[in-house]
Formats: sequence, C-alpha cells, structure tokens
Amino acid sequence: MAKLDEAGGCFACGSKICRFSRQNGSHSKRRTINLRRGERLEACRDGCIKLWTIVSGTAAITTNLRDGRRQISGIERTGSTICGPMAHEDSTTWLEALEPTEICETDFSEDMAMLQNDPAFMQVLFGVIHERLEAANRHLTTLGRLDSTERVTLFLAEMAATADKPGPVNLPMNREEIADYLGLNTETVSRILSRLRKAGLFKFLTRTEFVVLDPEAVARRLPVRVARRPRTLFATDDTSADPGSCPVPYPLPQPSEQT
Amino acid sequence: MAKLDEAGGCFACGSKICRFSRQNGSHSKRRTINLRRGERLEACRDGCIKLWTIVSGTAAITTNLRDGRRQISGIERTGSTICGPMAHEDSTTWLEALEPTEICETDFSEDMAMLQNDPAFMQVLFGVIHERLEAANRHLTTLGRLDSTERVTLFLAEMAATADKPGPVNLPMNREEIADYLGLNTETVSRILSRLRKAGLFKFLTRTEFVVLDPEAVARRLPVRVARRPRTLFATDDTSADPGSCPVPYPLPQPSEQT
DNA sequence: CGGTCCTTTGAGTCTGTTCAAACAGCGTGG
DNA sequence: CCACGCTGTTTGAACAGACTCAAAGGACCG
Repeated sequence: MAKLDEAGGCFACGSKICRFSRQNGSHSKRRTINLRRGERLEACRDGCIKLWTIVSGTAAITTNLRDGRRQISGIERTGSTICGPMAHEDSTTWLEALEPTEICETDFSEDMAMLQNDPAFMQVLFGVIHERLEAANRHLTTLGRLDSTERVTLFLAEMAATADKPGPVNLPMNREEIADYLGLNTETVSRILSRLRKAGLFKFLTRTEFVVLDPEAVARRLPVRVARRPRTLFATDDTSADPGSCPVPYPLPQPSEQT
Repeated sequence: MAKLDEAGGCFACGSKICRFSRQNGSHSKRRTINLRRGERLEACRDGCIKLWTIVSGTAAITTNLRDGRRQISGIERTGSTICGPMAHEDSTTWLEALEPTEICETDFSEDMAMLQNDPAFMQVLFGVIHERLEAANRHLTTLGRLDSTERVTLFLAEMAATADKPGPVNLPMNREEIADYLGLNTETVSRILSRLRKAGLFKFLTRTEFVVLDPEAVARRLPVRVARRPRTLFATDDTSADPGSCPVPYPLPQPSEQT
C-alpha cells in the first residue's frame, strides 16, 4: 500500500484519485511522468481510462482543428485532475506541458469493471469532471461575451488567483499560447498587455513574471468574478487537510457557496 | 414501481436517470414540468440535487453577466439531461424553454446519501455530466476559433443533425437567441443567414423552419465535424432499445469511435 | 387597420486581424 | 568577449470583420 495522507490522497500526487489504483502485484498502474515544456500526453484511443493529476507545473488542454487553427480549452495547474477521454472524433486534443510539469498518471483501464462499481471512486470521478465542466462554462462565456481587453485582464487575474505561491505570479506561457487560450492572436495579446501595463494595473518583472498592482481596478473592469482555485484537492504543506469535513474522500459538489 | 422500458429508463421521460427516484411512498420526488416559451427553471440553491431530462422541446442554458450581457452555453434538446448545480457564485444561470418543453425533474436531494453509494446511479450521473463537458468543449472551440459565418453554418448544421424527426428542421429560436448562443449580435446573425440562403446552402420555409439544401457544401465550409446527437439515451419509437449492449444501465463513456 | 415585435438591410464606426518591420533576449560559435 | 542568428515580442499601418445606430419591411394579433 502507498502511504496515504490524512485527506485520502497519496503523497506522490496529492490527488484523491490515485488511491484507487492498484498498488501491489504486477498491475501497478500508477506512474509519474515528467514532461518538459512542449511535450504532450495524448488521450489513449481504445477504451482505456487514464486520469492525470498535475503534481507541479502547468499544462494546457489543446485542440487542433484540421486547418491548423488551435484552441486551448483549459489551463491546468498544480492539483487539478484531467479525465482521459478528451479526443473528439475529428479534431485532435491533447495535454501539453507549458513548463516542466510532473504528472501522476493512473490507468484504470483494467480495473474499470471493478471500479465502476465502487461508489467512492465514482464520486471522485464525478468531482473531477464536474470541476472541469464548471471551468469550461466559465471560459465559454469569456470567449462569447468578453472583449479582448476583458479577456486578457481576466486571464491575468485568474493566473494570479490560482498561483501556487504568493509573490510575483509565474506566467509560463508565451503570447501565442495566451492568444490560443483567449481566442485572439499574438499581436493583439501583446498590444493589450502593453496597454494594461501602461494603465498601471499590472507590472511585468520579466516576460513571464508579473504582479497585480491594482486588484480593485482589475475587478472593476470585469463583468464576472475571478475564478479562484477550486476547493483544494490538496492537503499540501502547512494547511494540514481540512479536518473531517465529510465521510467520503471527495464530496459530491453541491450548489453551495463557500465564498 | 414505474414501468421500465427495456433500456432501463421509464416511459415518462425515457431517461435512464429517473429510475433511481423513489417511486412509492410519500417521497416520490419525480415530477413532470411543462414550460412555455420563456419560462425558466432556476438551479436550486442550498445543497439540493436535481436532474432535468428534456422529454420534448428545446431549452437553453443561459448565463447573465451582471452588466446584462448574456451567453447561452448550451442548447438542450429532446433526450438530454441537465445536472442541477449550474449556478456560479456570481453570474446567474438558468434553464430556459425556447418552445413548449416538457421536462422530467428528479430531485435526489433526500436520497443523495444513499444514491452516492449506488454505483449504477453514479455511472449514469457521470455519463450525463461527461456528455455536457464534451459539448461545452466543442462550443468553446467554436467561439474561440470560428468566424461568424462558420459559427452560424455549424449551428444550423447541428440543429439539423440533432433534430427529432426527418424533414424540415425546426428552429425554435429567434435571432437574438442564436446570437447569444454564438457570441454574435442579432444583426450579424441575420445578415449571415441571408448570405447562406443566397449561397444555396439552406432554404428557409418560414422564419423557424429550414432545410439543408447542400450538406456536402456545408461540411466543406467547416473546419470541424458536425456533432451528432449523443448516443441515444432514448429507446424511443421504433428502434426498440439497442439490444444487450452492456450490463450497466449507462456505459461509461470511453474514447472509442463509433462513427 | 393599426400597433407591436422581430427581422432585414444599409451606412458608418470600431475592434481586432494581417502584413511588415524593428527590437530584445539568448544561446552558439568564432 | 562580442558578433551572429534564432526566436519571440513589440509596434505600426492598412484592412476586414463584426458592431452600432438607424430605418424600413414583414408577420402577427387585437
């Protein structure tokens, strides 16, 4: 058995999903993958179920249309879990590391027949996918109804809000990747970043590191609230595991506010 | 007990979810709701879990930003099931009927403690939410990377592909609703519809009924494949229930093609 | 027949894209 | 150490697509 922390995840990846993987015997299906920037994980094809949890780093869920256009549908950061089957029939989708990224992969393909009868597992799986749906809907609205300035502003605010550590925010993406996430193009992103910098909202220390100078002004410019990091799957460092919150390893998401 | 059809759904709504609702005793939590155009179902607030299955008609999942901008994140048609907790902290989201719509509501709030230990139920729940995530990601790419002509073309093609019955396609939305779905504005939608009509791709019988004249040309103009109706939850009319496909009521979606 | 609501069409404006060029950072090799 | 080239970024000018504002046209209903 792998060591489990108090919150029910293993120390390797902090996720609450990997504890369902086989730990002993020849079928141990869990492994750690280290990706360098640009390296990809493709969704496997025939009927396998893999889950990836970001242990550290940042990765993009990327879709390519057949004529080369690209859309990043999600930026996944430390602690978030991606559920395998992401390939559409037609366009290609994969997970791509934006910086050196450590991923805990659990392959449930062989165990699926058993696990789909395990309610605890199904609850975790539901939680994972529900979180992604929420994020997708938020981003949908961003692309449909916010103008380019609002998109970039929201993007920076969310990168700041989901940062691992306090202090200057790490921005492990180039202009083209930001553009592909926001449905814009490189030059537009660059122009808007310059404008936001001149407006005194953000300060760029380097091209990949910035500080939010005026959070109130940022919030005032946005017609939506900035999404915070989802309820922490992680029982990281000091904040030692939310104590005995619920009997199941991952609570079914409910429409409650926990502002 | 309610009558079950061969596929495991009840006759009332055809969904495979409602069979988990209590059928007898005082707690029967299933009801049929008839909405007229414009009427809404709000996601309930405090910790309740409701699922809505569209028995007939069309409804839109609609989000309002605080400054009045509106985004329709999904068009839900006969057979699709919506999972309750859709409200963000900030903006308001609801389900709105676009035409007279019959909805089968199942409220699992009281049964949740029990049902979340029922793997069959969790599998269905997973299936429901997974289907919505797929749709959300497709639409995300549409909004991020397709131009207005492509969006409208794709929209019409998908309305045709998901229509209940063959023959002229029913389009139960006005121009503003189409615009809110596609991230455009009313006039743009109208202009593009005119252009597509003149190009001989579609023919409008009335303002809310059209025919796809040239499906090949439509497909050629699009950089993505047109999404078809998801694997039929329904064992409707003649096609009597896909025979013994899998032992569980709803198969776990797998990254398999079934073109 | 008149009124209302939705749609269509036009003219002008603005936002974001395209194309092009200059610039900055950085590693390599002389 | 500096020159060079590569890559990604910034900025500008011209263009195009989508939006705004406005007005006319249709459909429907009392």
